[in-house]
Amino acid sequence: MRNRKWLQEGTFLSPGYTEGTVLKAEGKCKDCSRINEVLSRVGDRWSVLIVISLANYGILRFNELKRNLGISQRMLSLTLRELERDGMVNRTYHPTIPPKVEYSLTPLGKSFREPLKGLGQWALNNLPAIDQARQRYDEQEASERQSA
Amino acid sequence: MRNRKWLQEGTFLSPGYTEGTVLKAEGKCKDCSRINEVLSRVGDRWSVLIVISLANYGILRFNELKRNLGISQRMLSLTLRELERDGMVNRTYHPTIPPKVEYSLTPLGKSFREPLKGLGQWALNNLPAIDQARQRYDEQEASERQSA
DNA sequence: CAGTATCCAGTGTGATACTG
DNA sequence: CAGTATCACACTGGATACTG
Repeated sequence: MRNRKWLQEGTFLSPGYTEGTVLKAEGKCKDCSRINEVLSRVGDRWSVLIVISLANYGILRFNELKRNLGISQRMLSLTLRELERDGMVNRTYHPTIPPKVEYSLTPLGKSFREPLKGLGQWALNNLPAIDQARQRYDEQEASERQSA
Repeated sequence: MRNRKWLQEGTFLSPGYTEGTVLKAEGKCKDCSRINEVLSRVGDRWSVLIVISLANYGILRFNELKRNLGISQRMLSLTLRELERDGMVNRTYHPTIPPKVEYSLTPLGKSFREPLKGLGQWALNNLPAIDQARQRYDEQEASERQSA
């Protein structure tokens, strides 16, 4: 979700993403690009999970986060760098031996929890309804297959 | 973002997802699976875009949505089916010639707009700050490369 | 400890062509 | 019009091994 190359300015479209489609998307749905920017952040489960962890614990070291989330070193490293770049987390490097690096939320990162909470609340309230809907849908489909 | 197979019950882990990692993730971060369920919905840009479009226009036909969003037929078809299955959109088929299918939001789908709004508001307020942070970060990085 | 580099499988998504 | 089927390809993200 993160590297939506085709959304970035000046990026050439790689084969498979035709120019027409992109232009159409931006032309017709002006808010789409902005919405996509939000989604590129909130849609990335590791970003969200890291923000939540840091919000709960305050300060965490690299390997603490890793153990906490069951994330691979690679993704943790990449995601933390992005979050730091976006001004969502602080990175503090202690040049000791062995090295020690601490991560915490910036005010911006903390403010992100609010909209996240709304989403979580909605999910809590409505996931059961969704599960029911799915069950109905799947049963419907099954009976149709039978009669066919 | 949608098919998080490894989150579904009874799904066998495909190669590349070691059992250890998954268990660790679920063991240490109890909320993760729930959070991921939300993300699997909100993290899908097409789902969100479709919900927003339908919220704005009330009722839309297949090709109206297609033109509106610049989405491919394939993705529109797949996403609409998922949304219908989740009880977020109504599908009304008119067996005329040529056929006509109308899509609209269910109450559940409408209720989803609220948390979405919170997110959008946050984005509107903070994307400039993020852009600034990125610029700072990138300039910093550039100057470090120079001195090295 | 805190990363970086490399490799590779799985998944998402667009293009294209076909159907009722 | 409203899809479905098939193909191709970029990107995600885990595993593994190496470094300071």
